[in-house]
Amino acid sequence: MKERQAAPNAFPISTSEGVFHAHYSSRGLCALDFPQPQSRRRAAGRVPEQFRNWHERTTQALNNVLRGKRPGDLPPLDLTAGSPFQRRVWEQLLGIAPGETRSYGEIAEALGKRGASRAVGGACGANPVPVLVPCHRVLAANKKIGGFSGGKHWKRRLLELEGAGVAA
DNA sequence: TCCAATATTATGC
DNA sequence: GCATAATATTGGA
Repeated sequence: MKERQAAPNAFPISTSEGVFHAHYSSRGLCALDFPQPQSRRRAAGRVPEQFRNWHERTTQALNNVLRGKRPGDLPPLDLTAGSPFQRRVWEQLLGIAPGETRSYGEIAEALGKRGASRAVGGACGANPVPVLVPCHRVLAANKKIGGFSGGKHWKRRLLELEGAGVAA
């Protein structure tokens, strides 16, 4: 994937951190975008009946996470776009509690791929649903930020909200 | 099929 | 601390 294009079905979610945008497919939530300063998306007037229930759950879960709490009820996630390896990684991420962090190497080892720390980083970067799939709770071995698709300041901000220890 | 790029990590200087 | 090699996965030539 090279660039993220604005999909026609991007629905806004207002939070204390800004306005996120959720994308839905017929199977569920397929992508979530961070607030964009010059967002030029044309927000649909209202959420179609088909996605309304999911959108409500997404909104609630997102706000919960931003308050440092468990997401609670999650909408179905459409992660069919990812490779098997990536989906395994994301599944591991879902098991990380708020305020806790793990290293890329630990994720790799949990999957039985000892030296795949780098590949895990790649999988995290390919994660279409940040925050809900807590890719931000994965740090480097020395507890440093590492990188983040939506900008590492977001990663730091999210960890700060959860009270996780991060190295300067 | 091969090559280069990664949100890493361990080792050596 | 900084430079370098090793490692797994992915996407493109």
